[in-house]
Amino acid sequence: MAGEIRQLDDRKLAVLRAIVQDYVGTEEPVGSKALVERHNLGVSPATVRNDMAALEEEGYIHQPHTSAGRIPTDKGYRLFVDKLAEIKPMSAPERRAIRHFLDGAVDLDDTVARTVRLLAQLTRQVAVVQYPSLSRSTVRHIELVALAPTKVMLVLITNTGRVEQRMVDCPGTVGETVLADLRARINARAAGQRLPDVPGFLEELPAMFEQADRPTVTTVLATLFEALAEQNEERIMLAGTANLTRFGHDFPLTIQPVLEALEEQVVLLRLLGETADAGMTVRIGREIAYEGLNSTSVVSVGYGSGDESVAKLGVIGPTRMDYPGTMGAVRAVARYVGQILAES
Amino acid sequence: MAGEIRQLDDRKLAVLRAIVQDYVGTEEPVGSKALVERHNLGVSPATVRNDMAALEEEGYIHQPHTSAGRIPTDKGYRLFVDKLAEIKPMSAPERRAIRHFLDGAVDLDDTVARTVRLLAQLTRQVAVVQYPSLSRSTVRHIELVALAPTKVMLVLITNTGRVEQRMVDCPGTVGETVLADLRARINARAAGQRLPDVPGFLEELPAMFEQADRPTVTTVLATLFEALAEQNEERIMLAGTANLTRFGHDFPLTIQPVLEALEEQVVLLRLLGETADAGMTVRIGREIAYEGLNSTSVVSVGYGSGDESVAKLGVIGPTRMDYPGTMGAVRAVARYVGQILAES
DNA sequence: TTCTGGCACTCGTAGGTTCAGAGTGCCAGG
DNA sequence: CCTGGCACTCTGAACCTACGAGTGCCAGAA
Repeated sequence: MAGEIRQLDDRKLAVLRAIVQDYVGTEEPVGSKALVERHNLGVSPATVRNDMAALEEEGYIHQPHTSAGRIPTDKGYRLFVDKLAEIKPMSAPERRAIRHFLDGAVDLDDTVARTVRLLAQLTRQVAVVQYPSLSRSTVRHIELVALAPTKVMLVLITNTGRVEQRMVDCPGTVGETVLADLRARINARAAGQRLPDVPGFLEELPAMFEQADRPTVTTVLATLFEALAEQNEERIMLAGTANLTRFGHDFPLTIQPVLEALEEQVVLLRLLGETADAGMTVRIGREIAYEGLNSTSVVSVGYGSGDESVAKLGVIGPTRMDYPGTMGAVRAVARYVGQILAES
Repeated sequence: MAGEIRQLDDRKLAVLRAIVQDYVGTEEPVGSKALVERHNLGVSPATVRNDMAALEEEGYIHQPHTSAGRIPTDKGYRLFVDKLAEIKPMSAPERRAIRHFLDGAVDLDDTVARTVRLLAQLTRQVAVVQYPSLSRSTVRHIELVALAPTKVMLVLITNTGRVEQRMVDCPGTVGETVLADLRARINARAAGQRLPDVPGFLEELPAMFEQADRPTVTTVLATLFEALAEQNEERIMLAGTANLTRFGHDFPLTIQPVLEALEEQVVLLRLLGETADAGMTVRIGREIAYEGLNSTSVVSVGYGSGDESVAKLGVIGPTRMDYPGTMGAVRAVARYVGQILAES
């Protein structure tokens, strides 16, 4: 890869950068003459044409037809993102607006809802936000409530404000004292622990109860472990699908597979799941495993209440998107959500 | 209105019906000749043409251009739905499939999710399902959990399986015995009551506690009342947006306002809210108050765990939709969801 | 009175043709 | 190594034409 890039001198890279910028702006293939006019490259169109030929040779740009302008390829965008572009920071007023908008949230649902709408609006693309995941969260409190003689409701509250609840059908009648005892012992051991670690701390619990109560205890614990492990319950919120209409000219074809993909939570979860734990992840066109999204790009990043990322959020747009601006918006929003979560 | 209809004899109505059916099938303006061929009306094209002229005069159909076929107007669809069409019952295998699909649900979220997906798939349109609303539900249980000396978590469980939770910041330290007492008294009075009626049963509660505990009691009750009254918390689930691509030929124009409308929960809630309490509601084109949905039709119906409707569900599609089939699917799905809710 | 066959007419669409302009590749000279 | 010039290519817009589906109307039949 270093070899390939060495073959491209600075001017060629500048040409590629200019092509990407222009194409993102105009959505039309960009020719040598227009390039020289808009960016002061200090060389003639003919020179630029030579550079373009080289860039095409290397697979960074591509011509829809002979004698039309050039369009960046996925590989071209990749190079642009990796080497030629800088994340564009949000302006102070924008940052203030983000902060202000997110501050109004009243609970976790609201926070996520606001985040996803904000992100869609800022980027004018489709925004996706994953709820703070259970596996990265810690236990704030576990509650057991007797609803009927043999029915117990189990409520799990995490440090991110998420609440999961399960019904437990017990094998026999459950005494209130046993329940209180169990509740106290569970919380004493589990509070503050990360969810996946909790079962380890509760192993010896059944042994601490009377023989008669053990079936109940193990049943409750089984349900709890199930809730702790439940990865399927990962939830996602979506906004900005209306922005899909700005996607391309050849309509139903481009947009339909994307809409279908967006309906599949599984796909979205996997998409976000592939985000690197630290730093921003940008996947471009064919780099995306899911076929329906092959003509889109995904910009995603983790966010969390502390330093650690507890969930991911991101944006899905056409490969021809304003990468620096989108990345700036995604990063800024992720930061502020993190702060909000840490405060609450 | 009766007067207008009287002017249309049976054959004219048959012609209108045929036009609607053909247009829904082909999506293309339908002419007199094709009509006579496909439906055996027993008259010649010329006669049909005369009838069509009359129907157009009355505003039931309309010509895109001179010398193209006819297209039903909103008014035409309205007459079709009201007088000319019958709800098409689902076939036995279809009913079995619905039943089977919905039976697999594990909780309320899952039930709603399955319902909306099923509806979208059956009708090949956009489906909308409202969560069982709080105001129509009854209290199953109310739980109070001390999380910290001055922090109490309040959990409200309804008969429809819905769980709402709130944090309460109390003015002073809350004793465990007081909390247990309060919990017991609240449940004794509220269990089984409809949510809006609950405050009435709890009025004299503060007076039953020691002077010192009253601020805590009133604070908790205030939060509870708030949760009970929360109409904003109406939630909605959506599916089948990919079906929008089958809407019309002139693409971004038709689809964009619809996508925008679908993102506005408020719009959707109002849309469903306007559904009649009993029976199916069909709104066609301009009959819909919201501008972005002016070229769509909405078929909606209430569903509930007993005889009573606790929420609404429906389908949004192009005015040119298969009304009998859509209405049949919507009705069937609503019935089965109702049964599922009643069982759980 | 109501339906029918015939006929002239309208008009949108599909297909073909032309033309201008944008863009290219290449080459010879600075 | 860059540049201006030049011949070439090809798309897209504009225009035209012919076709055919569909209509409205009218005179005659039932």
